[in-house]
Amino acid sequence: MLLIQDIRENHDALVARLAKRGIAAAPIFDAIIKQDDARKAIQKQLDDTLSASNNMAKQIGDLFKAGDAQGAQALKAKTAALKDTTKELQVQLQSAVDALQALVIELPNAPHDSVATGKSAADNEVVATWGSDIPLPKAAKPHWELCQELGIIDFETGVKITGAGFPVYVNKGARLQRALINYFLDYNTKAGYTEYQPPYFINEASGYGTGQLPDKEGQMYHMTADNLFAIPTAEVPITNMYRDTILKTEDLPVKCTAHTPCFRREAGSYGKDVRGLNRLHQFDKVEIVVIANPEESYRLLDEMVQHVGELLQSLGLKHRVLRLCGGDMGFTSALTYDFEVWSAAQERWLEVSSVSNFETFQSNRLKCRYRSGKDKPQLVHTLNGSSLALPRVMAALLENYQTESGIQIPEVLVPYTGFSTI
RNA sequence: GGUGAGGUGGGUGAGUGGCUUAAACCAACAGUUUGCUAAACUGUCGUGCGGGAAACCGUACCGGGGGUUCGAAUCCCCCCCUCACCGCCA
Repeated sequence: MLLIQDIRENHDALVARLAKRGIAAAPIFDAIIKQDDARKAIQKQLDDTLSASNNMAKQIGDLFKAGDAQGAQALKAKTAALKDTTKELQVQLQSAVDALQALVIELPNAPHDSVATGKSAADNEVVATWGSDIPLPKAAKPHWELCQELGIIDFETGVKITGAGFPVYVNKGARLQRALINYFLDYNTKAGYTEYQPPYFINEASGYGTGQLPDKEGQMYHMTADNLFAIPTAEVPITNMYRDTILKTEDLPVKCTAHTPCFRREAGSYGKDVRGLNRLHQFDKVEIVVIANPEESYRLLDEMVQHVGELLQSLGLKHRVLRLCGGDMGFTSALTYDFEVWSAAQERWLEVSSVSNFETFQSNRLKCRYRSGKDKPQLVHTLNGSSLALPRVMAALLENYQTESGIQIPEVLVPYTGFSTI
């Protein structure tokens, strides 16, 4: 959520930033400021009324103690009017707050200065490319065919026991996935990220904290018997560890990494996008989350981008880095870099990581703050990224490293897999 | 799942309707004292919202949500969580 204080103080700059998403924010800002003024006026009236009530209650108490029951009773009679006013003002305040909230919640995060104006993926900027095409055998196949022939991922059995989008990894497929997870986690912890194994289900409060609720409820699997939600990404439990928290400046930056399965209903997806490993209801991901002092959040974002890029390079995968344009960025992000690996046999780019700075957009809702010395608490900046999403990395590895004599495993993984070909 | 006991500031913990603007202690921070350390003493020591140039003032918050009352940390109802014992269980 954008900060109302920011909307008041940096009105024009924010309007310019939001224009990159194609949003004309000025009239919305005006409405917000007007509504906030109304809210303040009601708040003031309510506080004054409560103050009068409190004083009167105190006087009644004093009269009783002094033995003046009659005076107390007389004063009591006067409290009814104040009570009515209080009740009415409380209702008014609540609806003013709700109306304000409804306006603010509609606004996405304001894009960073470096973000290009644009409407869709076509306007994203390629900021880096790495690697070259690996010569493929004549009869190169997409990964779903390779998986079936080699017997390493069984989509049909997944359908039988659960449904589409829940593959079963078998044998060397399972082992390769486990190897990748361990390799990614080791790589992250070596870079100073603390490893976590968070819960895979979250409660409602956590859903609100990271913004899945109330709007994107339909994207998550919901266990109604216990009112818990299956996590769509490790970002949710990890970031929520810091909900309602005041950190010390010296605690920052907080750097976390976690491997979790991710559960997504993906309602409405169809076609070639969902073929094979491209889009699943359950998949594994290793995530990195950073909680930063606002002064250094963009330096840390660069660091994370560097980190993920080197991870892909160590696997020898051809990839490119995109700076997303205003229109293609997620609702909560101020600046996002996407990493896409080249899927040789499908001849398309597959997103394997998305690294973002949310500035205070998430922390405002999470109430995650930091305090330097005796200053008032300030909101932190939150950042996160994948390092990496497993299925698409797996797809790229299988497709790019297929040879006449099987799939060649990149050298860095061999200590983890225990085999060098599939 | 059953029964019982609990949930109060960064921590320990008092507080059964008004004398609580939540005691006291510990921790923390600042200062005084000191050759250094330690100790002692003094002071500061929550968060949100609103008002104010500021000092400061008002208001809300004692697990969460309702209710009773002129007045609730305190009484009532619902929910959540923790602990103990029992049951079940990898």
